[in-house]
Amino acid sequence: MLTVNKLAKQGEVPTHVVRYYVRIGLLQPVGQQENGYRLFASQDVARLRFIRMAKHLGFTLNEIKQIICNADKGESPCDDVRSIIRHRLVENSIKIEEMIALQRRMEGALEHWESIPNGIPDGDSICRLIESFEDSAVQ
Amino acid sequence: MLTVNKLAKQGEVPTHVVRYYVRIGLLQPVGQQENGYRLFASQDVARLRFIRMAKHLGFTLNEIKQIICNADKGESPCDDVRSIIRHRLVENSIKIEEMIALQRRMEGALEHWESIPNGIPDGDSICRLIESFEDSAVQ
DNA sequence: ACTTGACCTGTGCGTAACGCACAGGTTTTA
DNA sequence: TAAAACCTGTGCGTTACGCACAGGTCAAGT
Repeated sequence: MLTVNKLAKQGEVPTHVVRYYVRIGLLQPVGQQENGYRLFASQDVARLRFIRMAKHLGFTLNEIKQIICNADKGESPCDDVRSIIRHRLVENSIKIEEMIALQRRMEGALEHWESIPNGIPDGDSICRLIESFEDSAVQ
Repeated sequence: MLTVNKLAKQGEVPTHVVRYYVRIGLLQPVGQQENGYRLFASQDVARLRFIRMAKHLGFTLNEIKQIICNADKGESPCDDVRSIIRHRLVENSIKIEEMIALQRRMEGALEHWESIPNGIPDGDSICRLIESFEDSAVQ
């Protein structure tokens, strides 16, 4: 029987993460002390480690919850696991491309801005630096 | 004078984005119709376009709010603008590296999993595919 | 025995930038 | 005049926590 603090230490996560996982039903205490403190089974340490591993591989907490639920019902989650990662791989590469494009825009902006002096805003303009990208950069 | 719908169309954003910007104080209606519908000044179209531009360059809505506030007070936001982007550039490149590392982990996992058959969960194990990364992949 | 201080507890709210559902109001069409 | 299409503001949900709060617990010191 472990308290939140002990479970968190053995699972190598901060305590508020354990509490959050309880809140979303990813961990379930097996009982309570008289003072209301939650108590966990020692196999929840393995569960917590499993969660960390899956997160590290790109699974969301919701997906991890589904995987654990299926496992608890005796169903093999392996096919789902494979297909989730295949999807995530595609999503992720799109996001990476977007972020690289953003990176290029920011670099271009900084370079471009070296030739522009600071301006004082007037009624027409908010910030000339940003507005100077009107034509070139949007969409 | 523009309603939410008209402003959204002219600014080329969905209506719920306009409403959200009102909610966080990034846009302020100049008044209301008798029925409670918000009314905006026509220069809010330019403001909305400015917001889109700044977002496209990597500014958060909070930063944009600060920039606009300073501009309204007549202060030049240019120095802040430059330094925000310099920071964002560093943050972003770190995130990109992390996502590339995740990408590699996912690719490695899929490849590795081709040699592993589906397993049925038992008491000891939740999903052998994920658990097979225990030693190699965490941290 | 008592008090101080450090540590721990659960709960509730905040984050970023929307997306969506709801119940109702308005405008257009038939 | 009625029905259908469209629009309105508000409130809640999203992800994965971080932080603040008011109070409970435990070891050390006196």
